[in-house]
Amino acid sequence: MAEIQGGENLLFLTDEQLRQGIEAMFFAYRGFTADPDRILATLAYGRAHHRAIHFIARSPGTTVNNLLAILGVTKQSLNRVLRTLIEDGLVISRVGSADKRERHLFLTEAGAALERKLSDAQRARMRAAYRAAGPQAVAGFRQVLEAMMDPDLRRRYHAIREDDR
Amino acid sequence: MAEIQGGENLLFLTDEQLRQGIEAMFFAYRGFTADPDRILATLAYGRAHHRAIHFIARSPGTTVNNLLAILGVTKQSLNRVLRTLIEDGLVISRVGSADKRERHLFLTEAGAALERKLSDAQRARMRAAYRAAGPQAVAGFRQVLEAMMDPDLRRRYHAIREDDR
DNA sequence: CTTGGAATGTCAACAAAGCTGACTTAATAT
DNA sequence: ATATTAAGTCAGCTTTGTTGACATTCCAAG
Repeated sequence: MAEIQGGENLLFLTDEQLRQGIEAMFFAYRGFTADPDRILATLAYGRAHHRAIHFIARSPGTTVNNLLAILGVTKQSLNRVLRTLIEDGLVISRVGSADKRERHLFLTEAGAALERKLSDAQRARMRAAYRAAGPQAVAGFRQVLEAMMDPDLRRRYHAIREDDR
Repeated sequence: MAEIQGGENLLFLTDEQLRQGIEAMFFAYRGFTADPDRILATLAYGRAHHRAIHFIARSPGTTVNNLLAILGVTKQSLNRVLRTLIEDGLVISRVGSADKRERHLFLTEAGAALERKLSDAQRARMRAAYRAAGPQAVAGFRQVLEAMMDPDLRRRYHAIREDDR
């Protein structure tokens, strides 16, 4: 047993195994973004728009500041994206009732429709991958991904669902 | 048994589970690139340089065309990156002996040193994540990532190691 | 042996999406 | 009152991707 712990069972930590994991992440992320990217390209939007739409859909009424922290970009960068989405009628920005400095972000019907379209495409690939790999593999997949996150982002990752209150 | 297959065991395919997987990919990828990005920023290089260096290190003597297919960018985009790496003495481009149209790419000592530095940082995070999650989780992680790739890239992903001949 | 096509490289122009820095406005908190 | 915070804006810059056009070199097929 001590043999297994210290011996061959740590083969998954060899440099070669780690390199393969790195490359797998690289190639898989390409697949991960490929389907939404194709849809976005037809609409003159990019990945940045997708991310904003995704997290607004996920946490309706979220503030700009919260979104900034989740996305990890500057407010100037996010603002450019939000401005086009608001102009195009996909997102609404409402002044906060408690704190009127804050803007709360929501998807319009059109925004929600696009979100569904993008999400459907991305989930279809995830579903196929999950189905092909099976429940146990999926559990492992999630565990490793979580362990790869920066602690701060891991907290935010968990907080997204708890925030729905 | 039929119950399990069609019932609760497919909970890993609910939209909510899939969404969580999507978000996990997003946050984990940020962690995945964070450490090399910090190093690259101090050197006036970017992720594009890292990718080129990585795959040249992985398959020394690879051709520009092969690299293009792996990286999935235009030759103009790759060329700009390669040009700076060659100018800076990190990469050598050698005219092919069999086919003199082809250029074979190699890292210089300095290039290999930078590759090691970037790779060490990235592998340290992977190693920590792998260790935290355990061998079984890692196997699942790899399975799901593979299933997410486009078939073409999946072939290239496998071919990288077989190409070392 | 010529010619067509492939591989490579280069020039120019452009776009998406990030960045910094400086500044305003409004509202809250101290 | 004053300081701080949330949001937005303007300007300018960088990286990394894109098209399109074109030159060079070289292999291979007719």
